[in-house]
Amino acid sequence: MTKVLVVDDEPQIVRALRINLSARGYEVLTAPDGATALRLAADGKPDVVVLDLGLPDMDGTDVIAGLRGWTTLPIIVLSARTDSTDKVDALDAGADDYVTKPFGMDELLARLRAAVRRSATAGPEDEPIVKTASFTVDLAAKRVLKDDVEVHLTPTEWGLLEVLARNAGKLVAQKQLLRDVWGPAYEKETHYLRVYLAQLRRKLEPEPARPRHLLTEPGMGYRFEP
Amino acid sequence: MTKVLVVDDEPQIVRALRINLSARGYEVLTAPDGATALRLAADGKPDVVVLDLGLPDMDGTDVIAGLRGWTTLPIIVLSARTDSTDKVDALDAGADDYVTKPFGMDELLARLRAAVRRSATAGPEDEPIVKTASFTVDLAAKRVLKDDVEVHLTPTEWGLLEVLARNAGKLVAQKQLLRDVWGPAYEKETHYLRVYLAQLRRKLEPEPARPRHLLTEPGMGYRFEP
DNA sequence: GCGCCGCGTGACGCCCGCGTCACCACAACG
DNA sequence: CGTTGTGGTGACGCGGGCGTCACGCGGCGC
Repeated sequence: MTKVLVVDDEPQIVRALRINLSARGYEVLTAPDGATALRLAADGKPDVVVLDLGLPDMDGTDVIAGLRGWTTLPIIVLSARTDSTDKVDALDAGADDYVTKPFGMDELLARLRAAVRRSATAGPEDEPIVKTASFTVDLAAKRVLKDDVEVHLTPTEWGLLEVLARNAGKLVAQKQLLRDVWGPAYEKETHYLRVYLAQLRRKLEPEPARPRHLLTEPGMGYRFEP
Repeated sequence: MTKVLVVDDEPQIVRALRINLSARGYEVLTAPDGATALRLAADGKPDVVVLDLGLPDMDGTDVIAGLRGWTTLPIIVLSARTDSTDKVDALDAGADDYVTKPFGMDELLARLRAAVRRSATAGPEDEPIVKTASFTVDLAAKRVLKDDVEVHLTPTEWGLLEVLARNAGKLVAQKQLLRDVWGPAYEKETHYLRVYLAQLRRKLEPEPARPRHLLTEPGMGYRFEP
């Protein structure tokens, strides 16, 4: 999920953005001033920042500079100032885009999408690979290798393994697995899990009868152990 | 030196931009229509495109889509239309920024600097040539060689192969292929994929019946294996 | 005007992934 | 010892996804 940090001291703006963004599946962090913004940007690891220039505690360009000191994540500036020197200053300070208030929500969302898309294709992608002693799961390529040979998985098998691998080491409840792989209407079909876990073990575990990586937690769920 | 491609059919705009840009050390290419723009973008290797939406020969979003088919270079849209749906359409088509006419020259220059700065930090792009044991795909030249002879591909075939080759080794979902090649409205037409994958295999695979490089992952998508 | 080529569509057979069922293992409990 | 509930395994039928061929249409060039 894309995480957006909204920095603004006007509650109604924050509220409007929070509603619109979370309705579209974004995760929203908010900060009412520059200091909080800088702290949250470091802690919360947002994917993009929406920044109002008129903050109570510090100048907007200083916030931009503070961010640009250590990250290149996209910054969209929001401002009531239509003066072109303000725009130039903000953009040259390192902002990616500049939207003047009052702004159209759909335009802002489109610019947000553009900024996120850009940074997604630009940035070096992380290494989504989970390894165990006997097999390797490549989340990005949707591929599983066992002894350097590709193991063919069906869509359902892969969906199941993917959820477990993305939560490696953690216990995943049966309900969550069923919801993520089959859909919310199948939360009670625990039998599916037994069948497909068995198939995964047969394909991946060295001793399917004594699983070492795809573990059952009786009555609770399953755990992927790297 | 940074190279800017200016696409506009109004001579006075082109002239104003040329003067201002070259005075600031930019190299300037110009195109009066969409077709010329697409050709120049491929030939001239500009670092950034400034694109007027009101072109005589084709729709602006089609120009954006034509560029985005093979490159991620920054596109700044220039338009007299202030309607927010125009902005949203252009940005979602792949534009990086949207400036409404009349515009302040210094603001445009600042947005230009921001776009260039961003793409500079994005890092050098990788090798646009993908090789397999039996054929070679040159993404930049849009050519395919098999046994050192060029294989003629239709536009649709090429579009399909291009998406797969750019994600070499990774599984590409059917939806994504359909969206990238035919458009978002065709996400369900999986039959297209079967037909055109068969054609690609017939032209490129040594044994079309036993594909080694254009692999099907049943129910999930396709994978290009170098 | 004619022919060619690229594109989308329809029909058809094959096969495999899916869900279901029956059965067994095992542990907990009275 | 029987009952109950949870988990694992093998077998099986069905539907849908896949590949393939053939055809009609429209555009473009000769």
